[in-house]
Amino acid sequence: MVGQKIRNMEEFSAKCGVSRPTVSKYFNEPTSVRASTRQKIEAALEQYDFRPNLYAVNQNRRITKNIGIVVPYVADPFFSEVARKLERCCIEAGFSPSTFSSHGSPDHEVEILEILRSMRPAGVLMAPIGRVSHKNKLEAFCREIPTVLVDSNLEGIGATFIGSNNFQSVPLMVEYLCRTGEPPCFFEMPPVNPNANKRRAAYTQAMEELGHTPHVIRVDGNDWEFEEIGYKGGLKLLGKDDLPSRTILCSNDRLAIGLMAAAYELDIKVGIAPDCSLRIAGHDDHPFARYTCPSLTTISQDYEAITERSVDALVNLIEHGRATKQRQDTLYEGRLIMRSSA
Amino acid sequence: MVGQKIRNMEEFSAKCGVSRPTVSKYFNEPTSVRASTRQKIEAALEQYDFRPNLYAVNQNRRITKNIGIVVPYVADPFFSEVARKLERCCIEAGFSPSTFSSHGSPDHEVEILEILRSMRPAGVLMAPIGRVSHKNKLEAFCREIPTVLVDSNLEGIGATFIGSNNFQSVPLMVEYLCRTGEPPCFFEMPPVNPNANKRRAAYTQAMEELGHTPHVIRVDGNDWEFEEIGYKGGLKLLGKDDLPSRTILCSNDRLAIGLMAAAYELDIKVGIAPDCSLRIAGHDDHPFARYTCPSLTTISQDYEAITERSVDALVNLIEHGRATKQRQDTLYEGRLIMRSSA
DNA sequence: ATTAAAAATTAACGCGCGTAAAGTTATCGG
DNA sequence: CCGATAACTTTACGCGCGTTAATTTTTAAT
Repeated sequence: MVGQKIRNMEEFSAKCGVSRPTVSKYFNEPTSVRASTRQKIEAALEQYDFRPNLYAVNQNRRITKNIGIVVPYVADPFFSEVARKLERCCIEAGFSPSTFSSHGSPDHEVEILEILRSMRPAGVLMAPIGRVSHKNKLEAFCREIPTVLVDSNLEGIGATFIGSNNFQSVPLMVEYLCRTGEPPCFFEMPPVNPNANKRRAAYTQAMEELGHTPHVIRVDGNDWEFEEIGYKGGLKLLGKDDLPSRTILCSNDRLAIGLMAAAYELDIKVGIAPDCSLRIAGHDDHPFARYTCPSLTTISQDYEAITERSVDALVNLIEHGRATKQRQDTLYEGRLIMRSSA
Repeated sequence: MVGQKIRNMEEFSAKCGVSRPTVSKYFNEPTSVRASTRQKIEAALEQYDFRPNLYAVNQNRRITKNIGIVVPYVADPFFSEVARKLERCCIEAGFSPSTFSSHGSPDHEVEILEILRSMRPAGVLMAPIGRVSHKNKLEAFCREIPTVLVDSNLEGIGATFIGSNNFQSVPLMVEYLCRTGEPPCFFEMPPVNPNANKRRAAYTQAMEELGHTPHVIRVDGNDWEFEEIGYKGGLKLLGKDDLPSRTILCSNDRLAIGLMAAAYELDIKVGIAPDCSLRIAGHDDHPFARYTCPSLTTISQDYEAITERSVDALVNLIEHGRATKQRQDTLYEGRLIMRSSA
């Protein structure tokens, strides 16, 4: 970091004592040049902190080294964790991730796709908003750019899908709840994505298989303020006191967090302790689930595996062209996390 | 979206019946062309969804329309909200934001600066990690690129700073707590940024001015898992039962959330109701603070104002060069949010 | 030392667009 | 209707780097 400013690769290559095309080769793949010249270049890099102009580099490459990451709502810690892990995997694979949040708005989601298109990314990792996404636009985008769907599946869109197996995780929880107490009712909000639908279906199916009558309770609400939906719905629901069951399985943790706040306010003690009158369980193992009062029994998604597999799949797609098989989705199993709420 | 693919602005301008330089002008500033030609171009835009090549555009512009946004930890909903608001303001001001999270790592923070440098942004909005940030590198960066610091101040770095006035907000809370019950002790973790230090100092000062003896309790922990730090520290602290006060003011909400989980586990009832034996207050009005059990009394930062002012300041800096005055910082006042925990 | 292969150099073109200069057409007030 | 001006067209160059082809140098193997 001593020498004067370097304006471009031409100047830098002069300082190296190496020709510009060779320096260019180096930046594309450091191992593609002879060890002795690599040393020359890296020695110069120590002195002059030169970086190739991002825009000039990407203009001529037919395909960039960029990967777009889109999550539906980054203020949801679940997705910010997913985004973080995806970023890390992309960097390890030698790509440059750019992360975007749709902020729960389908219009914004489409705008992001427009921005992504102009970035000419090698591929995209996309956790779509879901039900209200503009599916035709997503589909058009996926036809143009290799895209792997994460977390939330949309039929026929994207090269493949990596997510959780709700038909394994939900029955796991249902069985646990039935084994340890009153069979649960299911607490949900209008489904924002296919996972929500699958969870309800999985609940109903699991209950019937165990010989119980399923009870689905749906509350209103239409944006990504899940806690508020759970809270307001919970106040109404618990106030009336005509619950079909004193065990409530929530469609997701954030809803459960809101519901627990409502129960607390109504002086209903939640948990598995003898003096409790209500059990509440969630799904997702939200980062804050262990700090609710009481701590939340839930299902942990293996998103370490999900994110790694997603990036793997995308890199494969990028480097080896279209997937050989047709849309081989991957579903990971959830783990039951037993805490004190159910 | 009917016609065939457009490869570049040349082809597109032909479809418009307008020359390429004029189309170029249009994309830089739509109002800079005559209404009749703007209509021609926009009519063509309806048919052929053309967007200028991002990389070619930015290669020749001495200054891009990009604004970099850096937050220390996007998994913290406080910062994801800040990032979201900053993004929106940038778009409204006609810039293209790119958001990055340092994920709590100073090394990663510096890497982001490297990436930003290669993006040649017009300016950067930076919420630094704080105490452990590599300050010399941040300073070098800020000398090169117009940068506004947000939320967390670092002396002498950046063109200006926009944040909250801890010396107003903390006394507000201290006075409230003293007025309504036992004077608070202060619960903190090793300070990650200057705000933490200022809050402690403000607490001490406010207590002394009210004629009370300040008590600062510090617990261990060194990353961004604040809830866990609060929880573990809380278990130890509340277990011993030698608290200097039954009112605890926490350095931030996330710490308070952890502490409340610990209290719950130890069967200590928190709140202002008659049967409660502990009051807990926080700072920041974390998005989940209203869903804790009990709901958390805290200080709400005016981050609507903070984010708007930050973008304003940066745009000013970009368009009118270096700030005329020297580093005129802006501090916004916090509001007391009274809920049921204290 | 000889030679074939590997790597580097030189020279040159093109990517898509910003931008400037010079010339042409459209617009508008009088 | 005319002149002044604003807006547009045409032409051309350059940004910084990827990339290719032809040539020269270096390396490693015989």
